[in-house]
Amino acid sequence: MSSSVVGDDTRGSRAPTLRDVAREAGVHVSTVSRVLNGQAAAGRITQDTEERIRDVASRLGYRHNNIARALRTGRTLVVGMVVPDVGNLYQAGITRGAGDVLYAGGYSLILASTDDDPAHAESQVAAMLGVQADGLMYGVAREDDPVLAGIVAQDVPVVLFNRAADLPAVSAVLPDDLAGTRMAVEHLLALGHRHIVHVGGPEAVSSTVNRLAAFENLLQARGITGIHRLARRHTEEEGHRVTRQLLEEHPETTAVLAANDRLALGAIDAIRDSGRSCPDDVSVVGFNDMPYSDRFSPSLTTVRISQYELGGRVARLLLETIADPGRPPETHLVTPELIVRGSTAVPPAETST
Amino acid sequence: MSSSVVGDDTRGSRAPTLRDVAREAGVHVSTVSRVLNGQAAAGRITQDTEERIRDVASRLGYRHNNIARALRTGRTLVVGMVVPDVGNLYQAGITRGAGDVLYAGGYSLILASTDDDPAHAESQVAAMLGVQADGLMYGVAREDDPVLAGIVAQDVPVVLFNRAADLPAVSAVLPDDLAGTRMAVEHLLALGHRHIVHVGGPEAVSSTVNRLAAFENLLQARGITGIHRLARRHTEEEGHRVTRQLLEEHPETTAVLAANDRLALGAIDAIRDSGRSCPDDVSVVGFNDMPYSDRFSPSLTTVRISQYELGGRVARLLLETIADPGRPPETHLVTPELIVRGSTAVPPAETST
DNA sequence: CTGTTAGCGCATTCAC
DNA sequence: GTGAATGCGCTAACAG
Repeated sequence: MSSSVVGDDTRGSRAPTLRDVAREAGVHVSTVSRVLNGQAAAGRITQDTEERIRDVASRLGYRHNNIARALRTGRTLVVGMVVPDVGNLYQAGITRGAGDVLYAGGYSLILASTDDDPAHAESQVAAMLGVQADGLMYGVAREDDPVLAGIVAQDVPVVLFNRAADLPAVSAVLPDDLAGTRMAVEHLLALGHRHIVHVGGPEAVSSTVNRLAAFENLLQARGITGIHRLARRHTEEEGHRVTRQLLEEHPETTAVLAANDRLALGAIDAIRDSGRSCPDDVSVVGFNDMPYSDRFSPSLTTVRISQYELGGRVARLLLETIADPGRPPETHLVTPELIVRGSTAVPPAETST
Repeated sequence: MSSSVVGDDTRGSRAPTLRDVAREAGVHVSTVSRVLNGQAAAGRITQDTEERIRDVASRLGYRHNNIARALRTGRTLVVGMVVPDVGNLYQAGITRGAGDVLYAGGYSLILASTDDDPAHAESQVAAMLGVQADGLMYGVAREDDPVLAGIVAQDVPVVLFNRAADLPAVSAVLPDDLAGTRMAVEHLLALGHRHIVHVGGPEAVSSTVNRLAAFENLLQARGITGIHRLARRHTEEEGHRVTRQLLEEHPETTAVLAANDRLALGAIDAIRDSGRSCPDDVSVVGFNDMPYSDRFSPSLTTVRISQYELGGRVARLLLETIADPGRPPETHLVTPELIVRGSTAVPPAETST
């Protein structure tokens, strides 16, 4: 026991450690450790010493040093989330849903944005693994994804979201692309559209592939040939560029099905730029129902994916995987819902049949 | 699990440590450490051994264990960012700017969202301090903020952004509220508006206080009394609620100055709901120029704060503070810019003078 | 130039 | 019920 009169309360000098608490309480470090880890409940510690220790600990303002603990236990209680773009509102909703579940479970969330660039992804993931994250939520998977393969090879728990990969061994929470695309296509067909084009997302991304395939199959079943083009990124600019090309090549187009809302926004711009109007001349359907979809002009008809729920499911699945790494991988499909708004309408009366 | 008969090359069994590399290369652990930390450059290591070590390291797939390193060095290379709402696009831009600077500096970013609730802030900050973050970017400051005071008391490097606090000892990067408000008010005055109301943000937040004071002073200088009401949160719903009240109490209103874009969006809704039109009957000016401000209907006239730049400056300032904790605090003001769009127009001809 | 030594703060196995 | 001893993986003095 040191000078317990004044010497104690030197705030801000150095964070108190277990040893400080032990010395002050007149017990051994390990006893303090046991108490502060709730092992006192197991009847292993005297009521009296427990109280004394807790008392000293709070008086000294003791806080666990999670670094030391992590080094000892091998767990950091930190998980990483890799997204294509933090500036994307759809992603933000997912982040929120995941964050809430994680914090409730005592975990912290590290976030990285890759700009949808595999090279970025590699360095970001390296950083996350560098801080010894206990697991990763990976939202930038490519069909053939070496970065992801590396994560899996290191036995780091990982759950994919939004996009699947060619790895059967990893869990995923994905939108039901087929169901969503069907809703959108049937909506357009029901309105009377027969000249529908598809603005797809980036190549080698599962949602792009799935939505495109669904689009083509659904139309083919009605004897219609689906026209499409892929964007390089999920941005308004790319939606604009691709739609403009499609409209030039296929001026008979009366509807655009976009692989996501940002592409849809770009499509609407392109339609305007071509001197046409949405939805009077050309209808547009998006995907995701990102926030503010209802406030654009025109408001966006889109396939809603519940972002908050999706994020929550990703986080829960990851937590389960961390708790039991041996559990078989699961793939969850999130059921979409069609939200009809102002960007779709019946096609104009045909001038040339 | 396979049997570890062969010993060495059981891939995926356990991450290789410095010791593994040292043994394999036939040198001592500390030598490996020196090489892998770039101290070889100081001419302290033989060309030959360096190559051999690097060789073995990469062959074994060695990665730094940052936990162990952090325990030793006392630095984690992780910084935390606390924002009111990850789902806010304005915040997302800031996060992006900060993230880029941080990653370039070898740091990782932990993100937490508090829902603008001080109780949340407390637990989120505790989590960040728990992972021994090297510093914090704090975007949820209140004027009198006990959570922030706690951070400062623990000598954790911190930089405020967006909102200031009553603590002189901490650096901050803030929008120039006075200049921004002046631009907005003068724009409205120039258009001929004389009945202007202000929808402020939450109480006890510096931007709310500053913008309100600027609003009142600027109008007073012209002999006009500024009417205002405060919202409880920076949301569309609150903007709607507050604006509706203001319009009921002051039907002569021809312009609304909102303390941020989301409030402005709500204001526009309220104007519509009251049977009036924006901008024909009532003009609206926002603050921030958040993404998509140009795509709403009407598009938003607003005071732009360069989000990416602000985020970058926050991160740089924090990095500098971490590097030199003794440096005197700085306050940076980010200069705003008025973006005139479709939500402002000349006021309608007065019916009753 | 490289090896030796000594912890960082903690959790945990083993004694008593 | 509690103390002693050990080591997680690494860096940084200090020797040589």
